[in-house]
Amino acid sequence: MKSKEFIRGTLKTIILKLLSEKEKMYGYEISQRVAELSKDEIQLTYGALYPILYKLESEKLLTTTSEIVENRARKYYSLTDLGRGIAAEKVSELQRFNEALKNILAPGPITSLNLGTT
Amino acid sequence: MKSKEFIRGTLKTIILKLLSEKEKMYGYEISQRVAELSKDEIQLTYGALYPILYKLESEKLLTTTSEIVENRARKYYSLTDLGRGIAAEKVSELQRFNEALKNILAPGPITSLNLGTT
DNA sequence: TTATATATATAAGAAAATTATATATTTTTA
DNA sequence: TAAAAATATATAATTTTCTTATATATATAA
Repeated sequence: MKSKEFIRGTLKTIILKLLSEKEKMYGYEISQRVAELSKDEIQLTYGALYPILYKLESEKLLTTTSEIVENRARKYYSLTDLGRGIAAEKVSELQRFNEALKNILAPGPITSLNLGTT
Repeated sequence: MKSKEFIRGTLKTIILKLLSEKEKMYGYEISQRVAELSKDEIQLTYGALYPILYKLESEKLLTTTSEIVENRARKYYSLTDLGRGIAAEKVSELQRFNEALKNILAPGPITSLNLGTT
């Protein structure tokens, strides 16, 4: 059973992170890359992906260039300088969050050892 | 800067996890425990917490008992057998998700090494 | 020729969380 | 002793975010 619920809140950061690793990517490519890196554990829907891309563009974090590749329209997204900064920020925040969450999920019933010091 | 956005989608599982470690907990206690375990990285709001608790109760994952402690009302929540099962399930799903997310966030530009095997 | 993969777009609706507000007691601080 | 902070729960209004569904169009594989 693959829960989709957990992706909530992380989508934007995931997209920014992937874009920070390539000069440009298009929507479909981003979704494939997420599936690849997560071994299909995380799959983002197009209904979520494209609206986020537009929003990031409207916020000046991304710019777009359109190309026709093999007779099909492709819209490439690139990070702006601003976007690059925000991306780095968001990624490190999400990493911290992830660590914290791991600490909550990992420990069994006995968590505070308190051996000696108080 | 502490982003709250990442908690979206994980709240329910966090609550179930904490309850799986104690016979009973009350809302305020849960919020304090999350802050403690996450070193204040994750702080859940009461506007989110209580409605989720009611929902989990209505779904028969939790039962409640009310007590008066030091003249103040306290409502304790406990996992039902059903709740215990769901908790274990959700926690392991979130751990898997978390690992996958880590893989997305961690790698730099060069991710597929392909040394030898294809 | 039918299905699948590639590629984008967007509307309607649901779900989930934030923010704000209300209430009440106890404990700490000024 | 008065005020502030901590403890404790409750809930309504709003906003954000995502899912689901739908539409369009081409290329490739079965």
